[in-house]
Amino acid sequence: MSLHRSGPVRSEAARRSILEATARLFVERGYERLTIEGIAAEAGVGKQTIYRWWRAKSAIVSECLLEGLLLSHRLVPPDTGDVHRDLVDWMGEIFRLMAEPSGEVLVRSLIAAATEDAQIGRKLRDTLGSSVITDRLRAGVGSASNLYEGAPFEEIAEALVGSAIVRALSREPGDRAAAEALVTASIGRPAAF
Amino acid sequence: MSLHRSGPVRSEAARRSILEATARLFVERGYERLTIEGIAAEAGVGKQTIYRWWRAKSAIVSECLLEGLLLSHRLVPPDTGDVHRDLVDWMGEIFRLMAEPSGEVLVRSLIAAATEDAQIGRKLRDTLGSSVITDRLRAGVGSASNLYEGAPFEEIAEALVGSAIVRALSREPGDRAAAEALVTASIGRPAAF
Amino acid sequence: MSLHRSGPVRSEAARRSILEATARLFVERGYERLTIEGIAAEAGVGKQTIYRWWRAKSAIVSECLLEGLLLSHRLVPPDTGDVHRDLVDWMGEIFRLMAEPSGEVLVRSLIAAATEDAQIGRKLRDTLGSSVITDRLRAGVGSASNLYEGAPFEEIAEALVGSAIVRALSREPGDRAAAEALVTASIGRPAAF
Amino acid sequence: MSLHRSGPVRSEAARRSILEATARLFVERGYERLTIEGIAAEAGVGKQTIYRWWRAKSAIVSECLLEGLLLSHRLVPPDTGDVHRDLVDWMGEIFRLMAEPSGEVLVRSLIAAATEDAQIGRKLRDTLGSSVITDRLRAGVGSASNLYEGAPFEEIAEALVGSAIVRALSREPGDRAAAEALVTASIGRPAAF
DNA sequence: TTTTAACCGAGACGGTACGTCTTGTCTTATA
DNA sequence: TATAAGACAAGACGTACCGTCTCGGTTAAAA
Repeated sequence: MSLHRSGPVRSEAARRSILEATARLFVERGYERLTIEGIAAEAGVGKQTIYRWWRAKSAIVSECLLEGLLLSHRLVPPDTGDVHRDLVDWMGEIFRLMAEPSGEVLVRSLIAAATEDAQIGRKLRDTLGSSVITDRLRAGVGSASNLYEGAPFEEIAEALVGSAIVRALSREPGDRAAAEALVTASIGRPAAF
Repeated sequence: MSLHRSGPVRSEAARRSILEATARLFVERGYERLTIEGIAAEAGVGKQTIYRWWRAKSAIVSECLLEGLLLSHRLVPPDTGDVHRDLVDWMGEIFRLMAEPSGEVLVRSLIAAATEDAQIGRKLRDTLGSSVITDRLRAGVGSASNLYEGAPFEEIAEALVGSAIVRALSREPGDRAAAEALVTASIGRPAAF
Repeated sequence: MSLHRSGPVRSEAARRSILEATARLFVERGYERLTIEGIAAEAGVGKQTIYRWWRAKSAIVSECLLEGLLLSHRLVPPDTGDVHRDLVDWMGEIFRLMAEPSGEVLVRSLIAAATEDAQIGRKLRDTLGSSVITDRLRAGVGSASNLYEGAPFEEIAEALVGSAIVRALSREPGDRAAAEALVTASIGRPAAF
Repeated sequence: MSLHRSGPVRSEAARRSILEATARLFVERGYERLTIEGIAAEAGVGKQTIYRWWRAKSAIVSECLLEGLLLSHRLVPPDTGDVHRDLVDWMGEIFRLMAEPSGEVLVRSLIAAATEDAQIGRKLRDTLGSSVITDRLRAGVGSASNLYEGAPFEEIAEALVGSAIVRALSREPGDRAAAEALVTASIGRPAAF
């Protein structure tokens, strides 16, 4: 007598195939023009296999994001010890991504997906920002006028991510100077040496 | 000899009817479940009349926004002379809107619409933020640590709007304390008395 | 290893429902005002189910005709042994059908359908005429001046059906006397007694 | 006091232009794909000008037919004195027309138009057949077994036209042999010399 | 000569139907 | 019992025409 139900178990191959197909089509066509049927065809999978395991296309995208299939992890800020410079480099990198057509579609599509699925919204906020940035900010206390003990680190991180999103939505991606200005607006001017 | 082409002229009645129907359905159902057919039916108008004048549903929503049919103008910050308090009140108002189910759908839907139409993105940024806020910030120079002469006012305003959008996407609308923290993160601490 | 493809099989219920709905609407409204959408609605079926199996509305009508859903089988000539009288009775019956408004619409609509689909044309010719009539003509050799051994039986049958169609198109259905004249024109005068 | 109304009179230029455009499009695309909008555009005319003078597209086609813009008058049987041969030549000519793709579309389209407009049906019957043929038949009394004094000349002509129409509908246009057989079926065998 | 009514072209309007696409569910045969 | 395949009811898409109505401009008979 067994505690296991009978029959085959979820196919990992199908799952991977679906996630990879989704990532491919998402990047290629954007979220709006991504369809369940298209994913099924691209993945060589029956539609039911998708519906069995995910409640909506946003959930598949969410899982892609979780698996790192959509946003590369190069979006982590560098750590040179100079917080202001690191953040400017990091925002600059984000703006550079958004300046390429494919990156622009990707980010915009992620925002679209986020409007349907809070988890994507949170993941987007966290991936682009939050925890990593918060730690860096905390470590930089004293190095800029707004980075004092007990400063609203979370909110500062949020404001930076938010700025990037607003730029994505208004299609004005910004450049290094904009990154500079935004970071200065967020953490204040660097402390004099 | 005339500068006018002959033939009937665009029906203002149909235009208004379409915009009003769109606003009604948008608030009621959100952007995703808003359909051209639904708008046509609600407005008592042929579909072709819509396609003749707008290239996509996002364009209709954009025009609604422009005509003030979607975001009430109560989202303008008060002016008590105390910039910090005014901004906190204003962000608090936005968070209050986003805490109601209908307001949450509205804002999220506007973001979804913005992912398809840059003009909506810009209008959203400007309506929620930019010019009005920028002016207020400029007037408040000296009243908070980040509001010095030549500070990046635009970027500060952008960061505030961006924060609200991030909150909308992650479904963590925030309360008065969050508003307080965000404003403090953006414009720094109020000047000492 | 199997010769069968997987997946569900064509729904016979849907097929019947579509054909019956088509027959009903065809008789009621005529071919021109018969629409795919109307058929789908009447049959309680999705439009795609129709388009999956038929290339045009004429093909559905054709299949209705094949299944005997449109022309009752009372249009078979009687067999009393007297070919001339039998043919007159049969043409009279056709004219009687065409004299009723609903029959008139039916026949005219079948002709309209035939202009779009050769198969309907052939079926119409055969159902109204050909094989059955040809046999009867062949059996009547010697009983009329044109019914000799090796006479063009096919062409005679065709001429009779053609006459009926011309009458339908010119809305002059004819009566028993016309039937008499036509039959006489086709097979010649009855043999003298 | 006058019986004449004021204002300009019907534009003959517009009328001709419409009829010619109709004839051109009818031949080119067939009756089904002929549209009022297409005619208006082709004729360089407002739609209202069409609707002012004709109740339906079938009426325009009918008028084209009347003006000889659709069926050339070469479809008149020759007159060599030998009725049987003349009729065979004439039917052969009709079959030859129907064997060309454009002629096939034309005839089939005329039948389609006739299903909507009795006048077209009658005109078709008369143009292809009736009066001219009837006269010829009457003149041929004695030259074939069915052409006796008081024979159903009208019905014979009708049967010939009907045969051609049946052939058009079943897309089996026939050749000279078929013409021979049909004529023989209709008027009987030529009298022995 | 002025008026005036009907003509003309253009084309916007409220509609209907088209044929296609996608959704989410259901069914079948296979593994 | 999970899978690939795919039929199904539903319904939105964007397009094509329908027949009506509304413009500004033109024309010819009536006043």
